[in-house]
Amino acid sequence: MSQRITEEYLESIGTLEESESPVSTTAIAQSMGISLASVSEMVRRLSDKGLVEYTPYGGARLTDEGNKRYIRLTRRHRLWEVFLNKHLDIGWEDVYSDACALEHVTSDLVEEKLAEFLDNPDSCPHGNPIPGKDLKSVKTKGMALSRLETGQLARVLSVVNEYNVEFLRYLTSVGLTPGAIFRVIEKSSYDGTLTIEADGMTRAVGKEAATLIMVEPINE
Amino acid sequence: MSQRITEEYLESIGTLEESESPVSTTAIAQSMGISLASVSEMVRRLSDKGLVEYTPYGGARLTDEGNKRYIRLTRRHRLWEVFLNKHLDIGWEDVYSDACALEHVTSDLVEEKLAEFLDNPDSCPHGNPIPGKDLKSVKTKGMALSRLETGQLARVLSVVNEYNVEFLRYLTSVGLTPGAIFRVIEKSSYDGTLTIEADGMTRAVGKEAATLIMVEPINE
DNA sequence: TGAAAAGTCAAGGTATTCCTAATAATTATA
DNA sequence: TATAATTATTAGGAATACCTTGACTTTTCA
Ligand SMILES: [Mn+2]
Ligand SMILES: [Mn+2]
Ligand SMILES: [Mn+2]
Ligand SMILES: [Mn+2]
Repeated sequence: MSQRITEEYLESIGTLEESESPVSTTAIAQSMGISLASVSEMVRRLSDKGLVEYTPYGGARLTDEGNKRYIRLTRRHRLWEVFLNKHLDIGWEDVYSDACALEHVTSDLVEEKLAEFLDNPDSCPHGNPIPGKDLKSVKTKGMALSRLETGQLARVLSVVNEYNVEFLRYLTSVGLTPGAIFRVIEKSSYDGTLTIEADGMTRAVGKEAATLIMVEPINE
Repeated sequence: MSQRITEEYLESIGTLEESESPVSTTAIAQSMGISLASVSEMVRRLSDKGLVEYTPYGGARLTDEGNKRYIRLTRRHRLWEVFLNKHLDIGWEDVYSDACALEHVTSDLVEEKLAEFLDNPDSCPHGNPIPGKDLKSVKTKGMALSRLETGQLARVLSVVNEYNVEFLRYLTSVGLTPGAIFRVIEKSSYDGTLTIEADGMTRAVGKEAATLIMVEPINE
């Protein structure tokens, strides 16, 4: 089993586990754009290698070893994102795919030196936390924008969906980038659509989108 | 045919062509550590894809398209080497292998931004030229150290064998790094071994090693 | 509780990349 | 120039990672 393929599976499973665990093979197949049969086969192999725990009909879950590898990948991914964004001046909308390739060819040495060079940042351009050298799992802080009530003032902490270029472009256009402060002007009780004010401009944010934006309420 | 594998072949063939062209399948097999049969097969496929020109029993040679790809890889490789060496503070002995992996996952955008970030350097830490955006082929300047005569003062321009960590460490230890100035104290007429003086120290350099070091004579 | 939905798994295939062993072509040598 | 040595190619096979199809099992929920 090639390292690259193994890592793509770990990445997919690990990410999916963040919203629900264990992860069904169907979910993996969907997220990876691969057939169910292939995933079934590969998950079994990952299980043989001790990287995932797998019970038929019960889904897959990373073992400690698998999780460690997943966290290391996440660390490398986000360090590269910071480099691409801050030093190479590539927009936060576009850093994901390059980082996703670079992470797989990053040696321990480069990881360490890169972290030092970047001054050990603790979050990526999307606001998500960068695991430390200890590879302890870290969680995204905050609550979903969709759960805020009318009138609430809040700050954007992070964006969950890092790879959707269109979505990130949209967020940039409405001023909802990490660090931005905004107020909920109105929350539709009908379909949950929010009207927010950021940067002096009033914008609508759909409910779907609002669940992918993590925020921190500010008490006035 | 996977991009990664294709690129490793292009790299190997391109590098070998710098000393003799066309390149025999044996030479490729040796340089890549792969069986002769595999190379025969792969070279044929590269030929089908229009990347190499291949005549059975006659060896292989990159086509214009293959050469362009090879030069682009070289450019990316050496840009990464500069980054790793200058910014991440990784020794020139150790940058090769990381760069060799990074080069294959470098997008056009990253290549361009990286070059800008590095201020468009024109040579790698080993002194070898970095091709420009135009992908015109560039040649290493200078002559082999082994061809100098007794008494000659000279400057090290570059080292051909970038991936041999042991060799590079040895060069560091004898002070023969790019830019270093030295004098040939004696050249053995028996086996070509040279005695040189660099940094106030006198050292012996074997003939083999001396053919891999490119230098520029300094007239006094 | 019984049918629909979700998930598994085996069979049979393709493409890629590598291998060893056998064979063929070329080159060197006596 | 015939033969030996070297070099290169082909034949045949293994492993990996994917695929489709279809039969089967388990779970869900009306
Ligand atoms: Mn990736
Ligand atoms: Mn990110
Ligand atoms: Mn390479
Ligand atoms: Mn170099």
